[in-house]
Amino acid sequence: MSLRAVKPLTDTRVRILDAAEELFMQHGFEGTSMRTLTAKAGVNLAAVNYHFGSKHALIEAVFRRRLDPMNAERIAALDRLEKEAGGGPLAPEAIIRAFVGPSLRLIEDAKGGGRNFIRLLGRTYTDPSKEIRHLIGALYAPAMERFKAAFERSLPHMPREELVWRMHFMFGTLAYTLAATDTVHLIAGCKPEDRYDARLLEARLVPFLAAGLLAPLADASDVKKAA
Amino acid sequence: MSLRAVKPLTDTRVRILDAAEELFMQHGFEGTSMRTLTAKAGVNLAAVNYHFGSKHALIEAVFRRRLDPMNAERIAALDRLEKEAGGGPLAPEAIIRAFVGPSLRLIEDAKGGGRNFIRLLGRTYTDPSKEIRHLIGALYAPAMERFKAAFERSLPHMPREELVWRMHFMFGTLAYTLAATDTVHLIAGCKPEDRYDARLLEARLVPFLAAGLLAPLADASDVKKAA
DNA sequence: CTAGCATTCAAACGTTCGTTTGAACCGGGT
DNA sequence: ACCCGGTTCAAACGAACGTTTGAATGCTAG
Repeated sequence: MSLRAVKPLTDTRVRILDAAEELFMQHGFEGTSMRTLTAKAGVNLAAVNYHFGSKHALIEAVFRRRLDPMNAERIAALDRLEKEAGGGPLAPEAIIRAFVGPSLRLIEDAKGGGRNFIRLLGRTYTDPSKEIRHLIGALYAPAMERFKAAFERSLPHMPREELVWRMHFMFGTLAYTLAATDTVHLIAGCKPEDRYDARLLEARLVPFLAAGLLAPLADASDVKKAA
Repeated sequence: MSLRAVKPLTDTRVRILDAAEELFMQHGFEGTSMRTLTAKAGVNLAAVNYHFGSKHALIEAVFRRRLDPMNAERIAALDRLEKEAGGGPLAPEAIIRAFVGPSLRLIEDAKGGGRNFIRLLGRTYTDPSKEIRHLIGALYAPAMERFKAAFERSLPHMPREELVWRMHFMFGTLAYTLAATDTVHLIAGCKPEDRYDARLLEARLVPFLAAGLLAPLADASDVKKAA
């Protein structure tokens, strides 16, 4: 799991990354062949192996290009909040907003490929391949630790274990919301265009997450008798 | 999208379905070849095409075998609740419990393959393939309509559109929780063994979902100004 | 016993996969 | 003018893919 810096982005590299991002989202990693990928990018078949080394390394590069800046943005938003609070505790809802904001905003970037990426990302948390999941986990780890610490300071009375679970649930809700945008319509009745409005999405999602995070704690006996 | 009844389960068919369930979970649909699948099942390579017709039809059969009974169980649980209530409204938390219970219980069935299936299912909601997602959607549709109606009766003052979104969020949280069990550990600190205790999982998940579902409604101006 | 049918089997079908090869191409520095 | 490192290219590599074939097998009804 090498976390080295990315190579300089030549024109060919960028075209490959853009095509990969879109095709991986539409057909998955294994469902996207190097031939269709290079054809879409308008480059030679051998270009991927020349510039990235292998298909797997290309997948890694696709995530690295977007995920590093996105998590940096999240951490920056959290830093800003803490500076404004001047050492005081943060509102849980504000922390949630700092986390979901940068990803939700990407779904409005249809032309730049951000929407493709964010849907690809939402799906990849549960990818069958161990290596892929480990890669995502490694890229997320720093931001995750940072937000966990912020929640702990914001909710000092919540048991650590309960907090971890509720973060897990919140993360899942976000991941699914991102991945399922425009895809599954298990429940009829959503206006499709609303799925691309980041602020509307945030206005619906954040209260849901905040309420879940702050749900009344089941008293100890409930958990004990279940175990 | 044919919704015909399943064929009788001969021994060979069952062995193929069991092997497929496990391998699809571990490596995905495209990552599982007919050769490794039939080898694991201990049957001839041609058996899948003989008994199911094609790989895609096998995938469909894998989901049909488990999903139909599971959704029937969900609906039965809801029927029972409504009978007990004698025409009165149901508690939202009870409806949630009727929905998540049957799926959570499957994660304790490690030997029978239920755990494999439920993790496979959780991931498949966001599968790249349109056909796969449509299949899942079709298999879920009857239960989904039933539960939507139950929530509408239980929460008569919630706007329909808001309810649809919150069901969407709840569904996503469940799907992710099922799929990510034992896989991603983005947030450190979960005791792994807790992930296989259905009652403990339910005791943690249901309060989170119920709180999210009942979150205070953002007043109309918030949504309007976002749009 | 045997005719008929469902099932199993080894082998091969044609296609597509990710990757590699070695030559061609191109620009800038000496 | 020359060469050279980086890049692109057409072509081919061996392997693996889902599926099909036609003969062999086992079982059951007449």
